[in-house]
Amino acid sequence: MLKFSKKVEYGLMSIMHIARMKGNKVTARELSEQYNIPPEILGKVLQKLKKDQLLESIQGVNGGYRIIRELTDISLEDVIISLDGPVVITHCCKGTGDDCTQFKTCNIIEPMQKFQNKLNKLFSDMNLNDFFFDEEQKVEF
Amino acid sequence: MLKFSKKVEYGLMSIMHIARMKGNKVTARELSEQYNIPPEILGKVLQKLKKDQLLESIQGVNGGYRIIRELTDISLEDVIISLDGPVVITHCCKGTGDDCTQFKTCNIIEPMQKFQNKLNKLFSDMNLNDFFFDEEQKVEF
DNA sequence: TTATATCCGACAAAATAAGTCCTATTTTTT
DNA sequence: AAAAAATAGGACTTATTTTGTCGGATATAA
Repeated sequence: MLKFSKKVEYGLMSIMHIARMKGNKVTARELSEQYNIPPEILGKVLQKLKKDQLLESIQGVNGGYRIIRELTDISLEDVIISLDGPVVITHCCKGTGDDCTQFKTCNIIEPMQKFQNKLNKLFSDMNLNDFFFDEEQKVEF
Repeated sequence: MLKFSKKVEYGLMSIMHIARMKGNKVTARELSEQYNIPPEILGKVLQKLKKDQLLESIQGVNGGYRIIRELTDISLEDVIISLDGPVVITHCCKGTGDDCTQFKTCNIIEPMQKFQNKLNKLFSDMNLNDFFFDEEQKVEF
């Protein structure tokens, strides 16, 4: 419960690594070996990040991935949505309630939605530069 | 990913309901029927909440559950820990790294732990009165 | 003594996440 | 032109986690 998926972890590790390369290309294979990540999965992770323009890819021999956007311009939410889709913390609140046996009588729909908004804000306010490098932990958020 | 467990949802629904009864007893069966929750599961949820003293139970005929603590005195974290155990958002950061194939070379251990602290603070700062009833959504947290 | 309730462990089923397999496409080098 | 090295991506299997079920034990009021 409330755990990041492996895909998001792999994505963040890759972006961290690629960002440190300052615009130089990195291949999926290098990342896969460096971090012991199954290459097929990593491939798909990188492809999704590319599709959502968090990374740039170059195909063919001497190809690879590199980063073109500023880390301050990418939010944690961007990464999560790209790899896992939108964060939905509840079973009740997906929309119509067709998928929840409690929907009709549920008494926490509103509180859950409000809390979800709080979480979403936390993810969208957190840019990757702060996520990766900020030493100072802000006390309030 | 990042979804509340059914147990936590059931627990919150129950506490919400019981809190509205202002100290009167509520049976597991009533809750189970009202909210269409499998009675065996709900039983265990309520028992855990009792064990962690978020609810009080009265056994035997005419027994049931009631609430004795102020909602402002119970945090969302209390409920989650009681029903699911501590929130651990990563696969990497459980401690020794024995359970993570990336641990040795992982480059996001620190950021993940910091973010986990942020999340923990969000959960522990959120008391159930605010969670259930506060209409005004604070803009920053 | 019976009925109604909490209490609780072991197991089964379902849902989700993670990983594998296989192939296609693109581009540089030889 | 062919081969090699890289990204791209669908279909499927396995593993893990979550959810639910079954069976019974204990406690208390009527």
